[in-house]
Amino acid sequence: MKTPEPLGRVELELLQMIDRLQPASIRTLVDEASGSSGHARTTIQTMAERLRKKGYVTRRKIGGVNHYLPRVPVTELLQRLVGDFVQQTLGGSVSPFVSYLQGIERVDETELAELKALVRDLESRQPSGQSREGKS
Amino acid sequence: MKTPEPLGRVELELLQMIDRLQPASIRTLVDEASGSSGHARTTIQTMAERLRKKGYVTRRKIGGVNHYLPRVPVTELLQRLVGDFVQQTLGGSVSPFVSYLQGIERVDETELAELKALVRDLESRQPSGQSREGKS
DNA sequence: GAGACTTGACTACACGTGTAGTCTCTGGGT
DNA sequence: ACCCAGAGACTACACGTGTAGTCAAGTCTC
Repeated sequence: MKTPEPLGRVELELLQMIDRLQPASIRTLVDEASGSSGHARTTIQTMAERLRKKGYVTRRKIGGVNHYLPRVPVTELLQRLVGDFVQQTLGGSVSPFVSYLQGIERVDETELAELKALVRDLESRQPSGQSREGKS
Repeated sequence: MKTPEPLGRVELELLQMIDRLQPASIRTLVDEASGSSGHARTTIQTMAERLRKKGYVTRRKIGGVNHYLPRVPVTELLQRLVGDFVQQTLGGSVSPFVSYLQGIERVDETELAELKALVRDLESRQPSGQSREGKS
């Protein structure tokens, strides 16, 4: 299994932007980013190329100009990142996450619904009694 | 407002170890870490000092030897990190988190309980009411 | 087709983090 | 008092990431 290349903060942002705007030319990305980050064109370009080297995006020439597209579904990627985060930073426990949610004033309705569904699902899955052990 | 100093991966690990073993001498930390990471004594020491410079830990001499202790409750810190992560990486959405949880085989019972409590809490806090997603 | 403008490739550099070596100091044992 | 082991301070260096400049190549406009 190929160890997935790590992503920097800005790289990830850009990747998500590419996902949102795909297929996106550098121009598009620069324009989009200009409001928020204001990175130079060459910076965006460097990042995009790095993402390409790392295998996260491809590019295709459209009308003589390169357009970038994600090579992996970003939702999947995010899930992986969550997993990494939970393992690495939280040591596998989700409690801090729960505490965090507890701390916000308001959670989006849709997300709350997801959460509810999750709990239901998790509950039905665990007859709450057996201690099944066995981690990788 | 103090912009909190960022923490590297290993730094955070060490901080958590210090929290667990407080007050911990370098020696203790090295021993503890030796099994897993096998960092050199000086590496641990450098990290510990960096944590100190960043304000995350203090040290106190006990029996002629420095012992490190956290200066901030690590649980709080973790919560902050979760917040940062959610904002920065997930763009404020917790859905990926939910998907992630959905994907694990088994969630610790205690944590599931927390999750349940959370949902109840969140629900009561937000009137909204009738989003009966019917996925029975 | 020439000049203007856009895009692309390559190069550079600073900063944080992970990693550790070396030299100094100090407390304990004999 | 002396020497040694362990602890502390300081220094060094590689690598990834963020940032961008420069120069070359391609494209568009007249």
